[in-house]
Amino acid sequence: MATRTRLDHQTRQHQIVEAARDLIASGGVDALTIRGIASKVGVTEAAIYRHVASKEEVILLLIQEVEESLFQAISRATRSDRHALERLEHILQLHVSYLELRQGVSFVVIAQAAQFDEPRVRSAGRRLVEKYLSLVAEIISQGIERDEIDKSVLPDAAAMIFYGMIQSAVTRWLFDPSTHPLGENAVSMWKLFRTSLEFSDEDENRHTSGNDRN
Amino acid sequence: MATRTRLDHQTRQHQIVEAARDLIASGGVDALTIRGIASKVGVTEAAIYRHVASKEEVILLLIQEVEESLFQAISRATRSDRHALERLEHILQLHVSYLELRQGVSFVVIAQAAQFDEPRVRSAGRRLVEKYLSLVAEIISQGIERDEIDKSVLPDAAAMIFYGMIQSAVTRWLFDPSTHPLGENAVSMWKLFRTSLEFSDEDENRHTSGNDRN
DNA sequence: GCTTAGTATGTGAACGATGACTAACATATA
DNA sequence: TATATGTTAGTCATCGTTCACATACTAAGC
Repeated sequence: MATRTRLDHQTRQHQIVEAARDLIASGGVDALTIRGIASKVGVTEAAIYRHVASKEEVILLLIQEVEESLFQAISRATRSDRHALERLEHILQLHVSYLELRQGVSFVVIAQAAQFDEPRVRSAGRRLVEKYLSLVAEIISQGIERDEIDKSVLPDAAAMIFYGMIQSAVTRWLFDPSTHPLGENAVSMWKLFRTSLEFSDEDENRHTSGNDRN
Repeated sequence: MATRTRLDHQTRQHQIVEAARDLIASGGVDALTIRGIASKVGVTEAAIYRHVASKEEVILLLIQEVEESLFQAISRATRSDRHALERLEHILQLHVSYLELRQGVSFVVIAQAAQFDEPRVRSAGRRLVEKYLSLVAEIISQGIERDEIDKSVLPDAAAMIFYGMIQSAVTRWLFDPSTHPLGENAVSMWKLFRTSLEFSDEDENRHTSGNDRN
């Protein structure tokens, strides 16, 4: 045979996860099969098992990859010391772009992990969600400390609404992408939701004279 | 053989859908098999096909049943002519109770339908979501007309946030029901979100006089 | 009322397809 | 030479689905 390409363990694992992502993106979780992965990687099924112990490990690696790439994608929005509301809006934009680029795979993966039997898959999915919520809640907490967000806001509840906005936008978008563009729906929801984070009365000089609450 | 029970076509279909619901509730969508349904109904697999053409039809019937029972469950909250915000809060409570009772099956079914190939399953799921959003948006529109909700609120965006709150609450709850009780998380989100629906300059004499709840 | 025929419901035993996974063997690379 | 990577050719389980056959129920004719 011509060039029997032999590749690195690490490279192959990366290819496997990428193939898994593509399969889910185009055909849903049911399309995620070892056979499909092998076909996409351009190798035999048995070869897949040289680099991965089981299908469960593929899913775990995929969740891990989703986690890394998602937080990488939104990291630009978190490390700035801008206004908390601007940071949240920026996160939303970056998250939306990420989802569009990856065709909503992260949503599908999380929804699937939530109903899995394997405890490791479940806890990996749970950790991903909790980490995301913590990130958003932390920004909100900082915003409250800096008097950029109303004190009456519960950071955890606000973070869940934030995450829920993305979920509902993705759900509609998965059903009918042309009618329900992800970005536009997300933006219109954000414009509404941010009013419940802002101060109800004063708007201008927020640091100095914030004596009156609500 | 003892009593070879012969049952009505309609009765059997109902049993099949109920069995499908139980299977998904306890084991996720992967647990939904004709074999499992036959076992739960107490009949052979071949007998299932006397009352259902295919597995796809089971899923379609299940979506239909979810739609009917969900709207039945929240119907009490919609037909009253109370304050729009009270109606929304009531819908949320009833929806949460419904999800707890049915162990989140509707969420799982919708998430699954969104990534199905079969166009009939996809459109059935899409119709369910759109119908729900329309219902909520309609209540918000009425609230705006009656000066119960701020005019600047976009009904469609608000409805999506409303639905997203439920989605994020269910996601967390599916991962860890004891740590993230569905009702409590939903209520704390609602308390926050309703502030963005209320009037910003609140000094109007509303007929419900503020926050009597429950 | 009784028989009889037709139909609706149910069973047992398969079918082919496909799933995850493995063993025996081959060969490239260090 | 040793090890890591790959292939061929399977195993075994389970999936959705179907077929030939059995039996309960229903309605019509006598």
